Amino acid sequence: MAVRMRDIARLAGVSEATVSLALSGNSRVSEATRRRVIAIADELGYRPNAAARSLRTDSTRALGLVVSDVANPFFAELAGRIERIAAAQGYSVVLCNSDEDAARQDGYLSRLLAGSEVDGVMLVPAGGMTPGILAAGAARARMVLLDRPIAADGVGGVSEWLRAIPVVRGSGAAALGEVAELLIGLGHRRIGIIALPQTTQIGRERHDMMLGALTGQGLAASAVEVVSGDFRQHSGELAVERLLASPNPPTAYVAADGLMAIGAMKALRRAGLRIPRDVSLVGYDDAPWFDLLDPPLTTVAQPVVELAEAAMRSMYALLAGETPPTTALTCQLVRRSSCGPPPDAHS
Amino acid sequence: MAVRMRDIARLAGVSEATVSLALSGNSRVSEATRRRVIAIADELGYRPNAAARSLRTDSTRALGLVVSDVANPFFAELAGRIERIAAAQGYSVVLCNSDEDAARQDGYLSRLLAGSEVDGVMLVPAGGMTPGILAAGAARARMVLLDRPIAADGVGGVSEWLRAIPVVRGSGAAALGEVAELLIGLGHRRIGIIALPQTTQIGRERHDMMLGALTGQGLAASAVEVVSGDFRQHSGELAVERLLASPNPPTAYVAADGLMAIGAMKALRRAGLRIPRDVSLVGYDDAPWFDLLDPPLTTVAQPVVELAEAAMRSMYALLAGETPPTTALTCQLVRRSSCGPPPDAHS
DNA sequence: TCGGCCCAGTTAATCGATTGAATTCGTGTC
DNA sequence: GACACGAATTCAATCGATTAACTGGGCCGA
Repeated sequence: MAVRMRDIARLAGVSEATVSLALSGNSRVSEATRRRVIAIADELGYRPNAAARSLRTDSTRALGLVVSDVANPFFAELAGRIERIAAAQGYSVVLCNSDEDAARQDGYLSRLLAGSEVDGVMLVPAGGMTPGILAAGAARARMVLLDRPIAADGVGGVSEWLRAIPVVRGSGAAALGEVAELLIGLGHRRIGIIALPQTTQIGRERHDMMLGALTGQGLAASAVEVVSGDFRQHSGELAVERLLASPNPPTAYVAADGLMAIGAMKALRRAGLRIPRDVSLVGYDDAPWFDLLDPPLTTVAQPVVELAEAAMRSMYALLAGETPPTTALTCQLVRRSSCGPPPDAHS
Repeated sequence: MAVRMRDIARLAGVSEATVSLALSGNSRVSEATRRRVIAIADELGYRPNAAARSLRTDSTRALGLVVSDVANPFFAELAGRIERIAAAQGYSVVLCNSDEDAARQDGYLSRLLAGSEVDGVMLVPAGGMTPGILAAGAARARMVLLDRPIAADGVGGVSEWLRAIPVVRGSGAAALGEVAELLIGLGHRRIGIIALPQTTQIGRERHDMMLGALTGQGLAASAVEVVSGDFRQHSGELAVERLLASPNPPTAYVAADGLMAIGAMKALRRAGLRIPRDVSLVGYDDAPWFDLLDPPLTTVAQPVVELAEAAMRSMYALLAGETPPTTALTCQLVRRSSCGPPPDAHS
């Protein structure tokens, strides 16, 4: 079917070994032979058989990317950036959607790593520690965690390598501080948080950060209401409905994720509330069209390009046998017009 | 490193061949042996080595997906859907971003197919016929075209297999007819089209459809101004700027692509025009957040889920040696509020 | 009792590229 | 003239799973 090394060897009048050596630039072949071999190879349009090469060299030049959902604009952009960087180095990217489901995630990990489909995996962990991650770690798989760290609690002897897994993520502390300052400065005293699942490390962390920022500005913790969603748009809608149902609903809402922010916006609008006149809203993540929303959404933007670069840098380091550090890149608060003073301030 | 068949064989006290047979459910092994082998296999967490299996069976259980950009919401959703369907059948998806660049696309095709990295490719062609597609066809690669057909002009003897390549796409004719009816019904008499590159078959086609729909409603062809973009948001902005610069700018705009519609919206707003009061805008493709835009965007929505399903159905048929037909799924006009009467109708 | 047959399993070749060890050949040296 | 040496190339084993062809043994019928 396809062109094999044997065909080139035959045409060039040399052995397969020589062809291989020539193509790989090994100095054991003469310059003349190399040139002849290469000429024939690309005249025939030779492409090495990926499976054979992988089998022999135990390296696939492919990387796995497990995200919770590529349709989430944040992960879509991240995936695109990562693919481009990987392609530039000759790596393929195998895309996987875990749908925030730990079992599916583990299935992918096992398929990709245990079956040696890829040389390494970049994982957006769905939830905390799972058997699959544990197994991958035990097998000393090359893995970098994206966007979310995972807690090491309860897992005994593994913590050493767990700590060695590089994490690449945005750090929202500063931006979240600005959010608190902004909202409290505008006069909001009851704030609703549409949080991530509190079963995840990132969920608890972002929640604590937010709460810390608000109380740090002098707000009582009791003035903050929290409802957790699950990263999906619909859960953002539900969360807002729950918050609105409280006897004294918040006047400002902060979503911990881009899609949930969209959902929150939908629910608020459906409830007849106008943003920012009646309520204020702050989102997370950013997209080119966020400023075309009604109203343009104030949001905590993650540095996606840098995140992708850092992730690939870590991956390369891992492949080179190094132990890359964890990376946290600071997020920026993008001020648009979805925040204003609370309605009581009008009256 | 990983568990190999040999390890299972040793523990089970049988040959590797028996293990392979047992695991594949071949009837040449006794029920008792099969059970023992399977038990040991999953106790050890055995995963077949993908490279070895591919090499031997000449099938990778992986599919290539070449899109122009996953960050485009339409392709992101398509990619996600496709991945999910593929995963359910045990197929991996290798993601590639061509960036609408024919050379990059051909590079991917060659890598994926000639190197037998994948069993088949689903391609959103960037432009028309290219050497890479030609080569893939000559090598009788399994390929399905997504979203866009390619013209067969100028390519001699290849047209037979070219015609046999299944294309899975949305058909916007009916919806575009409704768009024409809507805009002309509202009173618009000067319409701007933000078209796709006219070098692509899909670009010319969508353009002709749009123009045909408008003239079919009695509009003079001279009343329609066309500026081509390149699928990207920025080109949508430029196109609108160009159209606005004309002595008598259109009162309604139709974008042939989702991202360009976003760009158009930005440019219109930047020009101080309000939608739909001053100008009307119709987009292409849809996303969950299109109705949160300011104003909610009227658009021609492609049936993404069905597109993904049809694409995978075609791929499976191809893998089974069949010759699936081309599929065209009808798009729906989603009426929201970005269209209104032209401003002259006010005065 | 012997040949044929089937069942359960094994042997060994194979897929295509890589690479350490072996080989060939020409040249230089004593 | 024998030998060592290095450069260029070839040999052959290897990666792990699959499968056609073969083997051994139990059973049946003649």
